[in-house]
Amino acid sequence: MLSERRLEVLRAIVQDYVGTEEPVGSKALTERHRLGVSPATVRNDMAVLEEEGYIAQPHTSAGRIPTDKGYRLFVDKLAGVKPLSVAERRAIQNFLDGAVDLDDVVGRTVRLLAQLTRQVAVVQYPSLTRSSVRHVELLSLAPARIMLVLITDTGRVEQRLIDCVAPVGETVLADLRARLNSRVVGRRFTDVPPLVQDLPESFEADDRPAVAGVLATLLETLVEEKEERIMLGGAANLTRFNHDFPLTIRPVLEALEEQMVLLKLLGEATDSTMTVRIGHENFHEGLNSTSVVAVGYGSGDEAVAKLGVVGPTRMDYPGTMGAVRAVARYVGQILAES
Amino acid sequence: MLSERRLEVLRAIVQDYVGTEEPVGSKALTERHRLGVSPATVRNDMAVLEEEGYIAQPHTSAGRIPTDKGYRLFVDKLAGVKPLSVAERRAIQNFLDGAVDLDDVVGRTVRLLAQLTRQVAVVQYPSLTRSSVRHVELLSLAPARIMLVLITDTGRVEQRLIDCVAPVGETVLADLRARLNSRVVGRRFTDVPPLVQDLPESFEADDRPAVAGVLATLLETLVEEKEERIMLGGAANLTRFNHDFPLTIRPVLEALEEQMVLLKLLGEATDSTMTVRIGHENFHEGLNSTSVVAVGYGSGDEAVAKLGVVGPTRMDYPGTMGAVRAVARYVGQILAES
DNA sequence: AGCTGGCACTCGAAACAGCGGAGTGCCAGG
DNA sequence: CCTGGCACTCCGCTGTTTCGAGTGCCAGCT
Repeated sequence: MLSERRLEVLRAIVQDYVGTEEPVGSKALTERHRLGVSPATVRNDMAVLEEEGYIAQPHTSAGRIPTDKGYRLFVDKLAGVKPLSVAERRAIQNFLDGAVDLDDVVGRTVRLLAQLTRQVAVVQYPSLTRSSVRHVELLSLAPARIMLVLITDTGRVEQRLIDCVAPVGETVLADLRARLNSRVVGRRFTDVPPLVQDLPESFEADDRPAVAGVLATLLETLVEEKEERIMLGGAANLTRFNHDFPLTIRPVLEALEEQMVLLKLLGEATDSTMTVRIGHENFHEGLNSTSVVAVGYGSGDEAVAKLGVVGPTRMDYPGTMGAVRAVARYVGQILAES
Repeated sequence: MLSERRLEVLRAIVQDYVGTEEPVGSKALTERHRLGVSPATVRNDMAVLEEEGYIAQPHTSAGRIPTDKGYRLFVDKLAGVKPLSVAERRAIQNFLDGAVDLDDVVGRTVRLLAQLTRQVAVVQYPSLTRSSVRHVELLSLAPARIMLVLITDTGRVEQRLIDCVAPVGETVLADLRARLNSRVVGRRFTDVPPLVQDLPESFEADDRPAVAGVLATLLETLVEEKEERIMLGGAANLTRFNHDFPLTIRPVLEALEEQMVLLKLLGEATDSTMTVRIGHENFHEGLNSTSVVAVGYGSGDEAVAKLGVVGPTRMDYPGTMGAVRAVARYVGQILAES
């Protein structure tokens, strides 16, 4: 276990490095922080911290920079979550309150988060799989063509076209619509399949193929993984670090274009605890010098989706975590209201 | 007017510069192109071209690079549109054919275009204002809450929530739905307003406020400008030019994040002619060293939206134009089918 | 035992000089 | 009007030097 003062030194190093973006030496440290000891002492502490793998020097006779392990310790033990100012909170609320539909909510959120943290923001659309059905509508567009519209409790709307082999009567459709809704409204998506399984049986033989088609499409829509859409914003913020990033920015941009990578990035946890993944803790090469701060958000207790930011490992963790958490909370509120 | 050979020299300069990304000198030109004259002659031609403002040298005793004006001449007079190979066309069709809904079509298109041109691709969602109504649906979510669903002929679906002051009966809703559809289905958005103006009058006085509310929301949805959404892809391609782009990439990324800028970028023309805007021809600073190649696409004769790419002024214009045009055509076909 | 001042050492960054070569403009001759 | 020749320019590369921040270590002090 490291002594109190050595932890203090590590904290100071992280803070200074995040601020100046330059390796920090023993002398500068004592000048900018009231450590109460001399540079020589700090040097000894630094030697220990380096031996333990918390900091490193880019080359001999340069200052130290934190390693991933160092940031990890900093985040876990040394840093709190910096709460936002009242003004900032108010600004968030005002900004999000103007949203008109789900797309707009997500769009505003991503811009807000990017602006607040000055980093790349990532917001996942409320996932279908964890939400429930508000309404199912069936429209007859043409005699043998039906449109299925699914409305979720998070305000999301999905629609699918269904082509039937034979025309379907208006009355049959109305019947199906009524029965379907009485069974599935308010239900979790995952609970729906068994509830509708026997529906075709209660229809005339002639209509069963059409009914089965509608059900198949509905179930397909419910499980559809591809619908885990994601919105991205603030990519321009990547260039803020370009003085040492010209090589790194490329793979990051590439990674960010892959939906799959983004989804994994936000993590799998379904609760609302914040996850911070630092540097090499990210599975994906090219994101090895970036950190991800993500948290779940949702209209109720349970998270229905995640949002977060991607930035250099050298980021202001307390501030970023504070912003991410605050935004997640407000988005949750907005969703609950709508 | 420039002589035939001088134009030929300009063409050679553009081609070489696009290929090598380095200023091109007289000697290299004569070696790589069969101009039939000596370097000295080419030098004279170059001097003239420079005087006329078509090319410039970054500094004395360096080769020449084309100016915006030079590219303009090249595009207008010297370059054709390079058609894609059969294999490429087939690949496009295969890739786009798998799309399941409008989001997917646009998503695939943007990825395709980015990959094909190795540049940043921009695709505008089919605009509401130029399309027509396929169907209007009214759902009663709660006694005093109605959802309006608008389906367009381009497959786009818009939904809006309407809160009424008093409950609205099912029969009234059905009545309104039927009348509304009989009047507006198949109509251009711009033609709709006068057609529904007198609808409230045919309802009981009690129901008129609700009917008016629905109509107001519908008309609002029809003209809503903000719905001119845009999808972006291939931002990572920006870094391909970073050897001289570290400063330029920043403002470009910033510009690309602004919906408004993107919309203007694609231009206002409603027909299907291709527009190429080169360097300073772009109104927006920060895009001064980029070119935009855009073209309209649509399900019928008329363009309902635009798509294009953004790249450095030093781009392969014939190839890019070919790809953009081909993709636009196929997307139009896909939309017409669905 | 732990802290401190002193000192020699290391090594990257910046400044500087010299060189080579690609490219130019110009001119005189075909 | 084209061409070969020639003197000139200036960028980019490389090697050298200098400068300074920072380090590790040690001896002495509390």
